[in-house]
Amino acid sequence: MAERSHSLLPSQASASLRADARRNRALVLQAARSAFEEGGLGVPLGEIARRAGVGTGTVYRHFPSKEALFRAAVSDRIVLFTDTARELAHTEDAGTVFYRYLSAVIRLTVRNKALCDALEGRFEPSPGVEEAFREALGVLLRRAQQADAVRKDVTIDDLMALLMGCLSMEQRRAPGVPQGRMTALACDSLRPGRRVTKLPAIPSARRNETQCEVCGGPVAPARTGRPARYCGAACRQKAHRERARARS
Amino acid sequence: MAERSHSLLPSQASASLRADARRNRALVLQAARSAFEEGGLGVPLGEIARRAGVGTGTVYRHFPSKEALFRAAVSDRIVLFTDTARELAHTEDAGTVFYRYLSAVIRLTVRNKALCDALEGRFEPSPGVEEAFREALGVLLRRAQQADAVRKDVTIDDLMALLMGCLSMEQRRAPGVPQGRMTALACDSLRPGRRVTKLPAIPSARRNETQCEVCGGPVAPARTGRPARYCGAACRQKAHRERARARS
DNA sequence: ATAAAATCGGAACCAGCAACCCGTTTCGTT
DNA sequence: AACGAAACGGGTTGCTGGTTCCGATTTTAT
Repeated sequence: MAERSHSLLPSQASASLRADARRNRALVLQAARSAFEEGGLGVPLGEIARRAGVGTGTVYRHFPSKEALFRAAVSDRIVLFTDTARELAHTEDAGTVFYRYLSAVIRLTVRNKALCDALEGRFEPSPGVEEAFREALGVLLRRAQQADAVRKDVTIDDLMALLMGCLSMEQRRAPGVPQGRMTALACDSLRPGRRVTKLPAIPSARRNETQCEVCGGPVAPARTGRPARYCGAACRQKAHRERARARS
Repeated sequence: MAERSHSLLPSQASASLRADARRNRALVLQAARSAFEEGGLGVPLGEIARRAGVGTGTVYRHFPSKEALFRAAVSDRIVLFTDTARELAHTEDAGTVFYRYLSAVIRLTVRNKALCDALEGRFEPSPGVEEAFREALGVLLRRAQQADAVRKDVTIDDLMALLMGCLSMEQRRAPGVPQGRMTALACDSLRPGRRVTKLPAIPSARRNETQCEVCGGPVAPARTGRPARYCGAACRQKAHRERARARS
């Protein structure tokens, strides 16, 4: 059987591809992006091929499955979100940055059914892409909490759930209601201040457990007097690198 | 062609049905309820027939389509919600009642995929059923606002969207997070108090427009000195009836 | 008991769609 | 220009799931 590369890295792939193949690959990816944006994971593959002006066989030459195509079409957006969050982690005014970032992510995602399907977990995204986003968002959250702009009892899990809730709300808001109204409403629940309801606590194993400052995951109980701050060596090193970068 | 009744009214249907037909109808409906509850609108019809111990043809004898079956299986739950809301509209302590009702609806709906599909509008419910629910919920909302338990700038549209957002959030909450945590978080955004963000206003045609006290719909500008309170004669009469019922 | 009518069951039908295959076309090289 | 390899396209296959059809069966009325 002929060797198929199926590489997701465009630069690498385009180097060794025949001219027409390179062109068609770009056409397919472009068509997939716009089609998935409008119709989500549900658009038939034939529709994408039609839009790209190629046969379905050509699509399968470049991407081993519909899911792989979807991943390729959508993951760069999430990576962009992640990169933006990482940059914003070194700015002043953590509170403002946090809320602005959250609103922007929601605004950009709502009108993109593909992103909705991805963030709402309706398919398995490229390994690591979603985790990286979650991690970067967690950093923004923790900084905003330290700046007293977000209530302290909210976890990154809560925030991810709230994000999906906002997507759901904005998607189904009544006609005439402005974009962002539901997000603003939900964001109010994140702000610190007089609380009437106490958040139902996270029970048992997860109670009293500190969260890793980088990834938000569970931190093993400290063996020394000083409490541990990271879930492992990888996150500790990452935090050190980020601090070094912030200083420069 | 033989006359098929396809009636959705059980009492009426059961009167004229043959004994085995009546029994099978109940079996199908029961199986549909539990199957849809677990798998939402997505469960295949054959699965329901299998659970009921009948053939697919029998299902189609009683319900003209899968959607009709879904409606029949799910609408009584929504009607129950509506009835409960109507009863609660005559109790003291509108604030507490409002939040408790909201939480209960969400709690009961989250574990019922069929209800989720219905409330999130993934299919066309029986005409009027959803409107009635919305209407009844609107009454509770307005009473809670008058009792200063809910911020005044929230509309029934906002609330319906928030409800769906809560469903989405509770469904996708991280493992270990207790049921209701996300709802509590979202409810905090409804409470009055110091606000940092101003809700994006609903523009143009709908601004400055009062809401009907019964259905929450738009009220025509008052022609007399006294402002109009209802969107039409139907809602005015309904309000009168409800007041009379409350007095008795 | 018997026959007509209603009902039952599930095989058959149909549509949509992902994935595959192979005869044909195009490209890059010699 | 000619040749071989790579790429193309769309017809084909397999599967899932909603809907229909009809011979077999059960119920009810006489």
